[in-house]
Amino acid sequence: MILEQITEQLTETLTSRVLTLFGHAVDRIVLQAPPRLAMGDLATPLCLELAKALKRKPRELAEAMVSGLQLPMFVQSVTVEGAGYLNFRFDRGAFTAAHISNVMAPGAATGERVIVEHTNINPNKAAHIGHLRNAVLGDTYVRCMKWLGHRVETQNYIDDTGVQVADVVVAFQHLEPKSLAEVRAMTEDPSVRFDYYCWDVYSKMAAYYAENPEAQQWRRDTLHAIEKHEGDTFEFASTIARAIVKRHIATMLRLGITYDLLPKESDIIALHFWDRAFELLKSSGAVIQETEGKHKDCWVMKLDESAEFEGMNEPDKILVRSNGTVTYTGKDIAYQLWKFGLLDRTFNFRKFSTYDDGHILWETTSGEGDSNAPRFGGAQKVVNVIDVRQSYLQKVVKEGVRQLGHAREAENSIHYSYEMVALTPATAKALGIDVSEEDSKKPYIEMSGRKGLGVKADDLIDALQSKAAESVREGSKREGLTDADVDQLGREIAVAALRYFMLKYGRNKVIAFDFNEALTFEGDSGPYLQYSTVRVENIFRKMAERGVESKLDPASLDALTLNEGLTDEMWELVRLSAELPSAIRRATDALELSIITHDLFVLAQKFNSFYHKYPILNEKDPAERQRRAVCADVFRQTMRATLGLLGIPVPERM
RNA sequence: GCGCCCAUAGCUCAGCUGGAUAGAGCGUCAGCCUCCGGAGCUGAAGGUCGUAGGUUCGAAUCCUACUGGGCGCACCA
Repeated sequence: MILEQITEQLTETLTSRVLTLFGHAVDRIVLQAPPRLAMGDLATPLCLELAKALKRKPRELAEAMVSGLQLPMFVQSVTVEGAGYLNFRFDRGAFTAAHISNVMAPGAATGERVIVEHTNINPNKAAHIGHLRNAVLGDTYVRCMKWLGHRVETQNYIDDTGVQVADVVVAFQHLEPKSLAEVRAMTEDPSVRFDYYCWDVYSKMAAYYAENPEAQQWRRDTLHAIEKHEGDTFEFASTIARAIVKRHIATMLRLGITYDLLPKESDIIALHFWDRAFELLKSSGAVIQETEGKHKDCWVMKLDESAEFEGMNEPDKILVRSNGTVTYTGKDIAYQLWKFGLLDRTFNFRKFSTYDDGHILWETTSGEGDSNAPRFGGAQKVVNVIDVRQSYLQKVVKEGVRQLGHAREAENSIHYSYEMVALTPATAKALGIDVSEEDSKKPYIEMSGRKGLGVKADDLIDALQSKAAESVREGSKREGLTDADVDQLGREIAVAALRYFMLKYGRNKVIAFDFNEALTFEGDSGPYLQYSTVRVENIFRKMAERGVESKLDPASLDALTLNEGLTDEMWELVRLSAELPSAIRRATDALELSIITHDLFVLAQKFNSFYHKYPILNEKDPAERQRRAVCADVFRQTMRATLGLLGIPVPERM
């Protein structure tokens, strides 16, 4: 916050000075921390850029800029260094005193309504680690956006009438027949892990289709029956979908991931969202019916003239099949329009469940709604967290919104794309999966629900949890810990390890999943951040226990005292802490949350180094102890707040 | 074939809109617990930033071509 203010003021000052001195207008000024602390706290290569335009030597320009330059508050000095950089140094004490009461202060409310859609797992099988990447990215993004002051609504779309659910229905009706009552009993039996059970059922069904292609008629009939509510097929599908969605919600809750609303595809159909969207698309000419060629009788969106789709063999996208049924993309356009409040109708809502903290999870319904439901939808910005492989579909959705004349909403339709989580051949073999000779040469193997190939989310969390609990038991400081405490710690550490693992890679990197890497609690990991935080909390706890004066009340902070003795190591903790808010802004703008984990890791490293070098509890000089304690406190506050944004809990001890 | 993405230390990755001497983690080697908790700290070794051109005062970063790998290009989602 304070750093952002300084940067803003310096930008203004420098811009106007360049204008008055040289009559030159600059449109942006790069101000960043120089590579080494000795070079100062902020620097700009401004004069190097100016040199060319003004045909003068950079250092000469720099000298002219510097003399008599009015410096903002907290900036103590400016020097010319290197080839002509302007380097600014802060008043460390004053900055620290101002920062400590302002660490990670949340942004003011912006009033902007943002819908974030994430998770979106087909409700026909257990969640796997690829789904975890999606949910962790989405949830962390939501937490950051809320911190920045936006009003965020989290939606988890349920495709309860799609092919994948239909295939499980087909399996229960044909492959290993079970009555609706039997299936329902299974979903209510706590000893059955229904999502795991369906994982196998689904892959068996897929294998059966491969062997018996004629069986695909079952799928078509089932899809039709679901859509038309014929017999008990719709009941079958919704029973299965509902039971599995509950499992997914429970799995994600283990990681602290929650939702506000579950929009269901069946309701989009029942409430005729598509029919309305279709009318709009037809009347605007965005879709037309082909009368010849291979798309004869289909309604398609013509995209061959759009620059976005240039060069594609077959850019046109079919929204309505020749048999009159709607594709997923068609429904998705209708859903997207609703999210922006551009469809002249809405869902009804009812409670799905209530989280322990009282937060209500709502679902859509085409039946009677709850009049107490909040108003969902109608956002200014919509962010869809979806795998990069669906980029084309997301572009079509965006284009559909644009062709209906909603240019601004199209621009604010953001596809938060990320690469898949794949398995290394070694991991796949370790899971007992048959790996073909060809596949074992690849760097990684794509997971496939169809083939039943993947690591289930709950299995990974279980493995992390038991490994973490084991480490706690082996730890030296576990006296007085009950079994319940150990379990609790194991859970918290597992969450940290997993969420950090999913966030630390850039979103365009394929994660080739490796158990050893995911299970690491050392070095660049979530537990390292937790451990560092537990350490700093311990210091303050012990100070309180032993009655050591820590003098942290703002009134007693003396900027000069601080300034005199703040070493580079101490100052670096403060400055890195002050840089985090802008890092979070950059991270959300670029949809690159790894920036946050990286910066936080660097900060924790600095702290651990500081920790070993500067004891606090045993420091006899009160002024020196206070300086150290202030820096430790800055770190403590930063970690508490930022780990919260990452969804990583801070344990009592480890 | 067309489009998107990836290529940086032995391995896994950072490197923010082009800026100062390219950095971490893991692994390897050498050290550090009578001292706030060793899931930690200190140090060492380890690099032609895939290749070749180009733009620029300045390129891992931007442009072009190429090489290797991945993913898309359904009347599936």
